[in-house]
Amino acid sequence: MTSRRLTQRGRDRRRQLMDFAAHRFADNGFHPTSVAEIVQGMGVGKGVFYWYFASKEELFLEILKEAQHELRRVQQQALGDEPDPVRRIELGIRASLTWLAEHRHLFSVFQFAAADERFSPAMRRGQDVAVGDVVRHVKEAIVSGRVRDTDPLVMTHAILGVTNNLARTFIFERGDDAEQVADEAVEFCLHGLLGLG
Amino acid sequence: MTSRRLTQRGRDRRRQLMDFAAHRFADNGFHPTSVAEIVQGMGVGKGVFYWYFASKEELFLEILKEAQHELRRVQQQALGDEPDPVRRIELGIRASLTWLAEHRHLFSVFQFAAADERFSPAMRRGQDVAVGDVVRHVKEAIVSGRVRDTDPLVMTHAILGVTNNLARTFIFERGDDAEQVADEAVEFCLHGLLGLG
DNA sequence: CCTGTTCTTGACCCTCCGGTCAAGTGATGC
DNA sequence: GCATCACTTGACCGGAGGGTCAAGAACAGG
Repeated sequence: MTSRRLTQRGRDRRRQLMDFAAHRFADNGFHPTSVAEIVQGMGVGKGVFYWYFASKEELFLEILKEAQHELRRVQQQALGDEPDPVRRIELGIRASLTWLAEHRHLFSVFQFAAADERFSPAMRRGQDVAVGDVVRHVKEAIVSGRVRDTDPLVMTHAILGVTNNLARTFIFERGDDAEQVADEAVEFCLHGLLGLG
Repeated sequence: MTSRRLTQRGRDRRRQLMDFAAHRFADNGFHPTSVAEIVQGMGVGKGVFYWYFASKEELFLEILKEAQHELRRVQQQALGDEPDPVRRIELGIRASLTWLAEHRHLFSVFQFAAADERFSPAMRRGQDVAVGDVVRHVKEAIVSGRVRDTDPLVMTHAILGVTNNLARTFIFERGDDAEQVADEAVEFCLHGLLGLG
């Protein structure tokens, strides 16, 4: 149930369930992962699941929300008080890729959430926050004259597209080093194909 | 069943089923869309479905394969015999976005296919073909000195990331004009944030 | 100890779903 | 008109999966 009073023991169980389930979801997707599978994998009875979560859906949403929140926290922390907006964008890209590399299963969770009608609203909400963060830096960079004057929203989504796709392809599927991928992502976002680097 | 002998009437039914199912899949996803729902929506008995397809999974794969094939056909056709590799990349982006705008439901199908473990291999295969097409132009562009010398595979995935994400955000969710989005996608891919356009 | 609360169990329920099949119907060709 | 093949029907099956619940175990606090 939502907001149940939990002891330390309870909070630990809840954590275990969320972590374990997140990995199963990442491997199989939401629908193919059954509650029975989750509780069996943890070696507990089914009642445990429904003691901590109202439904499978709620559990997924909790995992999603927490992951989004955590990613944003890491991004914000990476920015520090960097004054240069272009550099802030770069730092955000780097922080995101590093975090995603360390939490690949949560990247998968994002993918599923984005695809599934049931979760896309929640996904969108988090995405909008991220867009809001980046778009602010882009606007500032345009004002400062460092970036050419084009629709900042387009630029932001282009940056996120590059970041996500490079993460998926090179970090996930090929297992490349996050730092290196980050270098290339930043390079492309700043200069495109033709720029002189 | 696979490769059954079909009359014209049969081929029409098959088309109808694929089109209708593609829209349902796009709206609800693969798992939540039941066979019963599909045949009810078409006003036919369940046997019709299994006369034309061995399973729900096969149907989905057929839809996916056909969509990938069609998209590629349109891309290739758009290139014509354009000699400039950079211009070829641009034409490919434009053709893709135009086609995606006209077949939004198939874009959704791609999203689901990419997320679902069951279909990601098929999805990957099509993706690899697309990557192969683009990477050839990028390499050629580098040789010709028009594009800076960086890993062509990275550039290709960056381009595809921009294209996909802008399509999803602006064409899909906001319903913007494909041509205009294409202009911006091309602009970003060529010059990034800092380039002078 | 005793009592109330937190947590755990696992059998059970019910619905839904992918897939089958025997029995038709409608064309097509001879 | 008859045989054949292409197609259609819809009741039915087996099983899986989300969720419930009555009964208990573990752990407070007094």
